[in-house]
Parts: sequence; C-alpha cells; structure tokens
Amino acid sequence: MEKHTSVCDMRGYLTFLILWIVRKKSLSGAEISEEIAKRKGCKPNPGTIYPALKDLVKKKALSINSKKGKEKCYSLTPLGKEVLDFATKSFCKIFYDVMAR
Amino acid sequence: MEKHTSVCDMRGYLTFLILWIVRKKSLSGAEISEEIAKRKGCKPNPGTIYPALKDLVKKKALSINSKKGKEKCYSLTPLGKEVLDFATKSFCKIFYDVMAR
DNA sequence: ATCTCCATATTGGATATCCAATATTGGTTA
DNA sequence: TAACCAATATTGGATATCCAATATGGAGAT
Repeated sequence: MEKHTSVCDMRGYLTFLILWIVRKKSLSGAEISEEIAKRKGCKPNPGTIYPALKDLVKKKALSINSKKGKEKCYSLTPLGKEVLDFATKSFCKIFYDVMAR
Repeated sequence: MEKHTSVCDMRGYLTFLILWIVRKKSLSGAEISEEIAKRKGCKPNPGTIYPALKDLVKKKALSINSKKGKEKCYSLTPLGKEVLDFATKSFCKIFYDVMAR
C-alpha cells in the first residue's frame, strides 16, 4: 500500500481542491479539512491547510465572510471564481480520459 | 492568465500522468512529452521528464522494452499497472465531482 | 476566574516538483 | 569522415508542497 504511494504519491492540487470545495458554500477551515479527509483518506495537517487558506486570502481568491467565535468561514471571491473556472478547465483538459468510468 | 496560475498553479501529478499515458502502449520519452504537451499546453522540460522517467524505471513501475536507435520505449510493468490502478482509484475518489460535466 | 477543549495559526524542515542551461549519444547527411 | 540534429541525460537551483511540533485564542464548563 505505501509501496504504491512511494512510487506515485498524488501530491499537489491542494489549492485547487480548496477552491473547488468552497465553490458552493462557505466553510470553516475545519470543515474544509474534513471534506478533504473524505476525499483523500486523511485530514491535512494544520500546518498544511491554514497556510494554504491564508495564502488564498492574501491573493484574494478567498474571503472570510463570517466568524462565529473562533470559526472563520471562507468563501470564493469573484477572482476566486475566475481562478477556479480557469483551473477546472485546465484540469479537465489534462485528465479528460481518466474519469471516463 | 498568469494571474490565474499564480494563484492555483496545477503542479504535481506528473508521475501519475506518465503512468496513465503509457498504460496502453509503450512510448518514447519524446512521445510522452508530446502527449503531456497536448494536455497541459506546453511541453515539460527535459530536466523534468527524463529524471521522472528514470525514477519510475528505478522503482520498477516502468521498463524500457525496445530501443530503436536513441529512442527508448517505456512501458508499464506489472508493478506499474498495480500502482496506476491504485492511483487512479485514489484520483477518482478525490476529484469525483470535478469532471461531472 | 480557571480549566479544558478545539479551531486556528506559526515555525522549521524534509521532500517533491519543475525549469534553465548544458552535456552526451546515436543516427543521418554532406 | 566530419558535421549536424534530435532524443536523451545531468546538474543546480528556485519554488511548492506538506508534515511534526508547538503556540494562540475563544467558548463553555466547573
């Protein structure tokens, strides 16, 4: 099993995944982590997810639109939508035949 | 345009792509580069593709099965098939709803 | 108020990814 | 043969990706 991941470790595309996950509704960092865990099998480290979120906010692809207590909710900005759109097209062109059933 | 890629640069998954591309027929390094170029929009550098191929050979996921002159043809080994299978499943689980038209 | 829990955040470092530049090698052509 | 070209290969370095460990800060409980 780790024999496989050591050959082909499926790193990358974290920022793409984050943008994709929040595209419909805004979520907190913990909720985003949870959703990533569902997809990848394990939760990303705090040291992975929070810097990534911070960076996306800095680059104005995400905004923080509400904070109930300590929880911050992240949502796509107009720029974020644009970026996600572009990235999704690119993604589909690269991997167009991988998902084919 | 580079505004977009600077936010979400779609790095990664090169080894997965390579395995995916040679899954049906063995190809030379140049042909693999060509196919990647079709998908990603630009050809990977020699300094990117050849070390990646070498590494996959070292890890016994690819084998070199014929050389007509300088061209080496790479094809999946049984282990490579296994790895690709595992990686494809993982990929589909992570991105299951991205390609959904 | 103090304690505890949990989401958030930061730091440092290991590894991966990729490119630019350059070198090598084998086939082809003059 | 020498010159040339294209595929392959290597080196060095910039950046990205991610984790382990640790810190901060707010909310609720005791």
